[in-house]
Amino acid sequence: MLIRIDYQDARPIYEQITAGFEKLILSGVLEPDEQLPSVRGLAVELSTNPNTVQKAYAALERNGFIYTVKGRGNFVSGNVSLINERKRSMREQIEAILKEADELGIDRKELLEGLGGKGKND
Amino acid sequence: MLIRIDYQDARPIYEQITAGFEKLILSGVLEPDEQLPSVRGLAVELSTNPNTVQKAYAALERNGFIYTVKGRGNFVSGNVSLINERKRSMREQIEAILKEADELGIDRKELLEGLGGKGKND
DNA sequence: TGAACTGTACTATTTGTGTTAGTACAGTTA
DNA sequence: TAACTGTACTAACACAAATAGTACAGTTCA
Repeated sequence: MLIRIDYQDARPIYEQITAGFEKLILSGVLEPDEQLPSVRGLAVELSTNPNTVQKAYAALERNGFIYTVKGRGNFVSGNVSLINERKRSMREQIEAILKEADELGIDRKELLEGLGGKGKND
Repeated sequence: MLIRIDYQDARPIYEQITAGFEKLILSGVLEPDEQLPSVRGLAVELSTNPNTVQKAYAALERNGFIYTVKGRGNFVSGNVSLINERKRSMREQIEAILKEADELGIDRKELLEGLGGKGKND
């Protein structure tokens, strides 16, 4: 069970599937050219519909996480820039929060206190 | 025009209204006991429906941002703890992003580089 | 008192998204 | 050929967001 659906999660199923595979691919659990479960197979496994899985896979391909070979299956792409794009996206998210903090008169330093590292300084 | 609706924004209208007033209240633009636009008045102003505004106001009251007096209107509450709750919520959001970074093997320090303050250190 | 405001509470309808279901077609593998 | 793979449709259902309309209750003020 590589992927697990959480029905408490507000996100739609197809989005949980894409997010799940994105994490598995970016963290290296799934290696380049490794095959993903088939659309129909994963649908059975997750007790969901092939169309829902298909929608998730289409998004993964659109964003460069996987490539598709018709008749063979879906495979992890060896796209190295993905991790950098994710890093940039995370910085954007944090920057948006800090911008809101600015507008509310909350000090950035105070907000980030103790979030820096794990046992180094701070 | 205190509030502006962005139809590019994926968030529903009622949520944009609550978010807008929350920011105005937390930043002090709207002061305690100051009156908000009437449900019907704001609906006309935003070219939306009174029910939609009502839904937004109900949420604001539920979360302690405003109080309602039937027949008179809605007013900003003088709840001082709201800003601290917001601060806590922001830290949670950032912490969630950093936790994901950990799982992807991205260094927290590197991610937070240069986001600290405005012209002090970092 | 009565008119004109305020909020509140419904019901009905429309629209869009997510999901399910079913069918059909095309390419690959053994 | 049989059994896999992905892809492309259409139809139907559920749900949330939003709109529309009506009705009722409390406040303000002339």
